[in-house]
Amino acid sequence: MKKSGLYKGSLQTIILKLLNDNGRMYGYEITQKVKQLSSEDLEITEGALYPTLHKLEGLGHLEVEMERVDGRMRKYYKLTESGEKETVNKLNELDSFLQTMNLLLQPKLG
Amino acid sequence: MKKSGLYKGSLQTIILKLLNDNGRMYGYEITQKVKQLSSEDLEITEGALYPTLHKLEGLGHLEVEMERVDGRMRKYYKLTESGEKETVNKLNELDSFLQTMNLLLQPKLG
DNA sequence: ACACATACCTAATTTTCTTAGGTATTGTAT
DNA sequence: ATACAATACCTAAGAAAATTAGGTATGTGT
Repeated sequence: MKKSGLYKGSLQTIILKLLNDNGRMYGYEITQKVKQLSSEDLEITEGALYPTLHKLEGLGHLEVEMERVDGRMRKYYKLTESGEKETVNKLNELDSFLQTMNLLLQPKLG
Repeated sequence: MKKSGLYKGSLQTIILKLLNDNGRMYGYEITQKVKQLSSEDLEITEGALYPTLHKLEGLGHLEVEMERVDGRMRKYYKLTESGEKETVNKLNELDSFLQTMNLLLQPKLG
């Protein structure tokens, strides 16, 4: 994703949340959306994105629809029911992570 | 550390911040402090901790002092000058990570 | 003709963590 | 006395998740 190192482990959460918000997206679209939403700060690499999409699909969290648009193939992904549950789980985990990091880094912050 | 996966990449930041706040700590003390500060939520494993301490030392960010206390050896670590700079860097990276995650997960949050 | 954006993909390597051990001393309960 | 927990250090094998560095192919602009 990006050099900061702290984005590790957050890719699944980001993907699930984007699909939850936008209903249906294809891989390349996700990379662009992340770039745009983060003000060019975060660029997820395709080497990380595609294997993660395949993994989430393998886990039954995503459904695929192939579609030909302007002569190019797109693989649209959307959340399954278990994917929606997983999204909630991941967002809760993120929330709990943020709280814990706050506890740890609060003393003498700065 | 913990199953959520989001802690990946944050261990160095946590260690540096604790040393920054407490001046001098030894490995086992760090594990206990993290446990205590996080209300037993986060337990960093020794298999992750010690290699990370050795790495930070190798990078010149930490200094070591051996000390015998109650018949047991302790390796006290403290920040070097470059370690203090690195602490600032890591905390800035974390801050920027949090901001980016906010941008990404804000839309339709819930 | 050439470069760039779109759109998908994988394989090798690296980083970081977990799991599962190992050594040794001290404190506590039976 | 013996055993077990806590203290205190450590490493090695493997897994997970990313980076790096490629590959294929079509469409668009110059």
